[in-house]
Amino acid sequence: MIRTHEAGELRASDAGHQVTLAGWVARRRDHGGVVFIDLRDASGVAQVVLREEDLAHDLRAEFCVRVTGEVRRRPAGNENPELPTGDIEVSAGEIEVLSESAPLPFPVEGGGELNEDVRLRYRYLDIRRAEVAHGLRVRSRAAYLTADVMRAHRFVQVETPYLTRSTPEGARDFLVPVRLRPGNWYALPQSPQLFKQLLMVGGIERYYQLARCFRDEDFRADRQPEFTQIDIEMSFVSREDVLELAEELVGRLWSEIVGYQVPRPIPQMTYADAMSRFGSDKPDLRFGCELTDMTGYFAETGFGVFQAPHVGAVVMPGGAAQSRRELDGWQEWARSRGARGLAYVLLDAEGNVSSSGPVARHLSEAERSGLADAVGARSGDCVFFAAGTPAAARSLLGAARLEIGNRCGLIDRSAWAFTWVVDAPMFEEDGSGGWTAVHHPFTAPLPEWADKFPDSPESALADAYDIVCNGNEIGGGSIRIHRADMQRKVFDVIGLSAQEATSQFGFLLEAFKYGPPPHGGIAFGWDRVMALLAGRDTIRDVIAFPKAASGLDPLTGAPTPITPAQRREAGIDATPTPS
RNA sequence: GGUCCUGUAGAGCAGUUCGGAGUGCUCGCCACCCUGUCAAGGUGGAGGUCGCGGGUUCAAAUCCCGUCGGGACCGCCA
Repeated sequence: MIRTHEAGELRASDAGHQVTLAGWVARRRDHGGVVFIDLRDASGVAQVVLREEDLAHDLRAEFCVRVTGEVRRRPAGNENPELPTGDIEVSAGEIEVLSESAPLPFPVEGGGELNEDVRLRYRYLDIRRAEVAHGLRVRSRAAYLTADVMRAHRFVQVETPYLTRSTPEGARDFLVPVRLRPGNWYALPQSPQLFKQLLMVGGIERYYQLARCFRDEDFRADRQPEFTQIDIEMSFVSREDVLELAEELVGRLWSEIVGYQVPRPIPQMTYADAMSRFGSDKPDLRFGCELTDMTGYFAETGFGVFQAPHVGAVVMPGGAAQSRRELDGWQEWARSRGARGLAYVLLDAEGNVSSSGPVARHLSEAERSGLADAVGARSGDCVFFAAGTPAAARSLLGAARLEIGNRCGLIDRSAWAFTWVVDAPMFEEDGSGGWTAVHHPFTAPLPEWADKFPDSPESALADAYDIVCNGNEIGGGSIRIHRADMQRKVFDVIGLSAQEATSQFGFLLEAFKYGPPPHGGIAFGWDRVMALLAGRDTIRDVIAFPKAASGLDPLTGAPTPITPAQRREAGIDATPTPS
């Protein structure tokens, strides 16, 4: 090593020692006769003092330097209690510039908001900044912790292929041309789902992997075209076994990284409860404001808008004080989400329904007088309503609830609220009279639905579970189907013929002929978990080299066009020869 | 595929509503001064295709149309 010590580890006990440090010039404070340099390396920062001006004169921010000198206690009164190394400084005898830095495109020190594209274009400088550096270190610690937990339970870590077969369901695949088979294409895996089930057939019994997944879909703040899952699959287990392992992992991560003891067991609610109480399959339980079902209350109403299959309500505490402009803003907000609007009534100081607003005058006296009690609202509150199909109304109110939580400051930003959401439907309507799998077609029904799901697919429930933290789905999984007859029935429900099933999933069905064990598993959205643990709003801050929201990488310029020669060689335009 | 926000000096912003000389702020950069700072301080200076193209106008950062980049959301993401 070209250094003897790391800057962030020096303490008063090192005083008197001659040390050599190597790192970057974080800050320079030039007083003429005396110059202070904050020398930063991966371990932290230490102050270097120079009295010979020529040593320091040409140093600039982010120069990479080596410093040799003596560690000394700072003069009395000059200690800096803000810094771990604040009791000492290094009196430089020699400074060597290992490499110079051009003027910076943005400040490395000092934090502050920056545009994403300039951060990504100079990602290596962004990584020097404390926020991203912290995020990457959190991520690394979490990976080690996960390995600890999984190894303690004798899980086998297996790497599955990145070059695999395109499957028609789910997200769009990223495709890779194959030079040796012109016109044929690999797909990058959307997840290792099928491979991990094959590993169970293979008798591995306990599998886990930090798996990179690829989906060619549009972006969100919490989505990247390539992302990471902690992928887990276990044989001979029931749902409870999977949940227990997942809770141990989550408990370990939260306790060791943010010092929070996750209460266990993590509470469970059914999907049906989550939708009716919170209007979401990933409820944020850091605050209340639960939805109220008002369908019965308005069963006889004369108000046309409320003559709907479902009427729901959510209360905005203190919302009656909103200006007309703000209330109109909610209508705009609702329309931007595809709703026709968001009906509301205001409660006056006496707790009575105010006659102002476009809805109140359509309600009968009886409807108005009992309303506050029916929705649990108090004087000064605003009550929002949505009417329509249960799904649409609840979805709108669920989104309104989150908006209320944010606008009214009801969310405790330091809180952690975990829940399992279990028993999701197996199927949903596909919009053209048929059914499609909510999760994936290998998800087993709950035991009580094992025989009857084909007869009432609209209400059949799956043995599936999602883990939710602060309104984020951080993981999900299910017990899988392991019997060919049941799998056949699921394919029947979703309209997949034997021929289609064979052509799409034939290799899995073939494998399941050879004594497949009962099995189930879970996968965590690792990037989102890391963002939560690192306290960041976007997963881009916990990914070393993320793509911008356009899918482009401002650092490398990828993706790029290819040359005609590359195009020919890759066989992109070739017609596949029948095999 | 759709909606919204945004683009002004190396960085972060104000100026755009209601057109009038690139007008300004903070940081950074360059030079000089300065012996105890830790966001050091002081003096002076440099730095601009107001994203790009077109239009309206005597006159456009500002208004209109188009386009590109960044961000958020809806759809999508088994």
